[in-house]
Amino acid sequence: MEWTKENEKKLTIADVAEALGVSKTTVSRAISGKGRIGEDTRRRVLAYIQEHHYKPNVLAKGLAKLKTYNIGVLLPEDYTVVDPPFFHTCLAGIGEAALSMDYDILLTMGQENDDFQLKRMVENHKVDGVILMRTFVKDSHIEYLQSKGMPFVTVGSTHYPGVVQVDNDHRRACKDLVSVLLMKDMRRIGLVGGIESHVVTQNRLDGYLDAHKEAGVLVDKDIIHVNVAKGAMIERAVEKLLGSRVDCIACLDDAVCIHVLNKLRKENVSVPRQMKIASFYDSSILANNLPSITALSFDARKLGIEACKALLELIGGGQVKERILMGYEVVLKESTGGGANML
Amino acid sequence: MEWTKENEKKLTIADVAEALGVSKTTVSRAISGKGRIGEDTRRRVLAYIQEHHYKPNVLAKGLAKLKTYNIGVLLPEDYTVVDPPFFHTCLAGIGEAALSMDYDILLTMGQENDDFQLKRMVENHKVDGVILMRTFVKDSHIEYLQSKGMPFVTVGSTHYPGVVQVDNDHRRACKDLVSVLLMKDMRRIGLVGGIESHVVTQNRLDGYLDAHKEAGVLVDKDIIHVNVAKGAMIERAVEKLLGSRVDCIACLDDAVCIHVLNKLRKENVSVPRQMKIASFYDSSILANNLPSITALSFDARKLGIEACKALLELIGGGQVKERILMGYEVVLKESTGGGANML
DNA sequence: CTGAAAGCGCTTACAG
DNA sequence: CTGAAAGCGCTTACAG
Repeated sequence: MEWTKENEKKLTIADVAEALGVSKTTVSRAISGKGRIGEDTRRRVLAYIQEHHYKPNVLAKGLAKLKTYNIGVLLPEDYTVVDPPFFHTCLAGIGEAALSMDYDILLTMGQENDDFQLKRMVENHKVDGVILMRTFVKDSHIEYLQSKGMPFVTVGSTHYPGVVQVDNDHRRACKDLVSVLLMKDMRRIGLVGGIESHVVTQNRLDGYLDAHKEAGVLVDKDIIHVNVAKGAMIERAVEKLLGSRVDCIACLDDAVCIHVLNKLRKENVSVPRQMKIASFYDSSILANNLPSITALSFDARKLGIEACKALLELIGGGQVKERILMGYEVVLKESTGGGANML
Repeated sequence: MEWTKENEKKLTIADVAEALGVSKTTVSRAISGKGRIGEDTRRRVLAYIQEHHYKPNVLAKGLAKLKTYNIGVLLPEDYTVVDPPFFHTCLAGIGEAALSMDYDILLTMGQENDDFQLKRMVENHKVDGVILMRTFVKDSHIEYLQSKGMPFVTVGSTHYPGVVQVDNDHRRACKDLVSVLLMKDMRRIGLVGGIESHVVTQNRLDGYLDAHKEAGVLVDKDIIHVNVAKGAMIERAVEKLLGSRVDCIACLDDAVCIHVLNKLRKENVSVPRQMKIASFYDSSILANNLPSITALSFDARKLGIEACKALLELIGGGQVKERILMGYEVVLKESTGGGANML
């Protein structure tokens, strides 16, 4: 066992070269597969490396190639309103895609308009590119990265020109969902949750409006309650909605939805008999709810994979589509009065 | 504006040295603050650096010092059973502590007994130390890191000797909570959730047993349902518990608790009238539940901060306490029949 | 096909 | 107090 430990002592390319009686150049070429090299020398080197568990120092490689082999991911720090499983799953997707190119994820948390961490990561030369996990209507992160010329892609849409963005089509998804609700003769569909400065909130609102327009149903602005994040605010919004006789409450995400359901329970309002409920984002949390909740379903992992792939392409100097839009599903359940078989 | 961009072009220490007519050595010293250097030269260098936005290349520094200034964090990939906000908040704490030492977080996901990602990160020399976000009874990650001599700390307890670990005192916390329940004359307290291979589950079970022992109440093993993760399994467990006439159901975490509450609603079992409920972990999700849920409360961010501090100390060659145990709160609410004022 | 050498951007004995 | 030089572990023109 001791000799094993001995071998573990960080081998360098020089050690390998010396042991094999070749130059470092040759070893380097054997590993990278670049540059002309004799087939059998290559094999010998590779065999030695395998056997002795040599692993190149990525830092050194990075310094030589002026790369870090890290991609920075900026995660929202305030997870209260959002769905943490979404970010988690999306991250897993990013990690999976990064792995395939031998990249790692450098994680950083930041708030809206707080560039500190992002700047630090970029200016310290710790990443080759960045993924922004959330987009804002006015987005200082995007502005900063563009000014730096640092490759980046956003998970979520943005109106900033020239930004590579990967997103689910929230607007169409919400439109589809709301259209179904309207077809089911719900005329007054209240809206609760979301944060105005998030692009995704805007898109959802647009989808909601689209559906109404198409159905020729007028929208009552008074039953739209955006920027209600905390539990107490949500409860108040629900109270108001109860007062304004809506048929249905659509929640901007599941966290909000849980609060809404609780409030209705407190008020002894039965779902779906007295009030229909829908959520614009479907997390695992509501999966087993009683009644089951009509919602939109997205593939967060795939989103992460696509975002990372696009970024790696960008880093490699390749071309990518500016906007990648992913699919969604409208999942009808008990909370809107129809079974899953309604679709 | 153009000249700004000009200046943005990566300055190196050589550029700075030349511009100031000093040596790179001097510049380096001025920055690091190490080595003798004239007070005014130092100032001059620092001023120039400020003005021209020079930022050292951390990679190069790392190569020279054989450090990466990254700490690896291994996050569980399967977030279904656990509380994602916990990990998120804990990560935020780690990030905060890392920042203070100019370290970054390299994030990696992995499953139980899957060392692939961990190994890759370590063997590629991408991190100076590692934080394991979850511990297993038999933990291949710990074994691997120990064999490598790589500094690491675990968030969560372990019985492996010599492992620096930061944890909430789950055993005592659960004991305290269960003791209170027993005092409130609940004699049969069912248990649902958790995964046996997780150390934390063992600790919680131990706490449960401790409380019973102290109170002189015999434990009925048949009302302990561990390893029930999916919704359907939880529902079945609840059915069994209803059949075996328990007074209270204690859930190993909030995700489980949500499912349990749903199931009880389906069965028209009223909480707390017909059944008391408690959770061993208090997330924001249940905060506004009706009825409010008796639970344990931990400070995940602080846990992350302590873990990271310990790791940085370790990396720096310092000494740290092998086991750091953090506090907790028992929060009594409606679900166990008493108000918050019961404590 | 292979190697000597310069270079990536830092740090740090060693000498002055 | 300051600097020239070697070194961290790689890559890559440039020669052969």
